[in-house]
Amino acid sequence: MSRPPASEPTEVELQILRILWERGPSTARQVHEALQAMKSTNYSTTVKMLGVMLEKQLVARDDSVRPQVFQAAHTRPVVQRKMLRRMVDTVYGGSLKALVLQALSSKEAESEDLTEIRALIEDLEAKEGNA
Amino acid sequence: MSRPPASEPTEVELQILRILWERGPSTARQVHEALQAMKSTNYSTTVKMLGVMLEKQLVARDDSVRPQVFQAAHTRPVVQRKMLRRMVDTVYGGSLKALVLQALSSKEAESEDLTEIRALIEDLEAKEGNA
DNA sequence: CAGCTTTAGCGAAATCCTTCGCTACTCCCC
DNA sequence: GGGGAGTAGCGAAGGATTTCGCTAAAGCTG
Repeated sequence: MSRPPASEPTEVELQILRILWERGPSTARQVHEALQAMKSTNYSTTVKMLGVMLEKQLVARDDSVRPQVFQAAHTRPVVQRKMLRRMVDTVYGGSLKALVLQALSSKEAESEDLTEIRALIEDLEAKEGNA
Repeated sequence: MSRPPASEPTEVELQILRILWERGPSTARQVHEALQAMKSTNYSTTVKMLGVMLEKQLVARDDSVRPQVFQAAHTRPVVQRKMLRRMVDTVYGGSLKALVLQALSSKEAESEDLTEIRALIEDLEAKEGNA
């Protein structure tokens, strides 16, 4: 039977999506080889996963070429946003601000990053102000 | 057999942790009642979950009182940070900045939030500058 | 086109998460 | 101390995810 379409990607699914986002459209073999860098599973497993992901519509498949070529069904930002929202809801009680504040106050916020973020905020505030 | 200690909390585990963070130390019964607000599962299930979470050391149990009292093993910020880090690694390729920039550019970033965030950045930059 | 390599896919096993039924234990009240 | 109510826990079922073996199909090479 088929699966709930477009549910949240699971762990392994996310690993595969990252590969597809980075490499672009790829054959099962190529995905599998990239996957080896992270884990050592069988080629069969990769193929099966791609099949499952196709059912879930997490990836699309081009059958007009041989071997078949897979690509992510949604762009990285789209998936990121969806997962971020979920994180905000389940872990930060729905407060995006809480998440950002915590992210910024963690050690790894570099000063160049901060500058860039501040610039973005000024941009956004400017827009808000004119609205 | 025992379970991998202190792995990431799963969905239901997170719901329970949220209850414990909000209510403070609680009996199984109290956790169960709070849980009912979100889902309707059996009391047995709640008890079992607390047992599993104890094995995973996600919660601690005080056996010196009757009924036993559970509390979260780690504070909310600690768990949040861990999950955020994981999210950054698996979804944002390790770039905290990428996550924050995306969070800020999503619609729900309110202007008051922005002000507050900007204040934090100025704080941080001040500290960096003196280092 | 025969045979070898690569690719595609199915079905089942292994693992994890979530659920609950059933049993035993503790507590309290009469 | 006996009996009912609430509490604790085990073991197993059900569902989802991840794994792979085995088979079949497609493509390549001589």
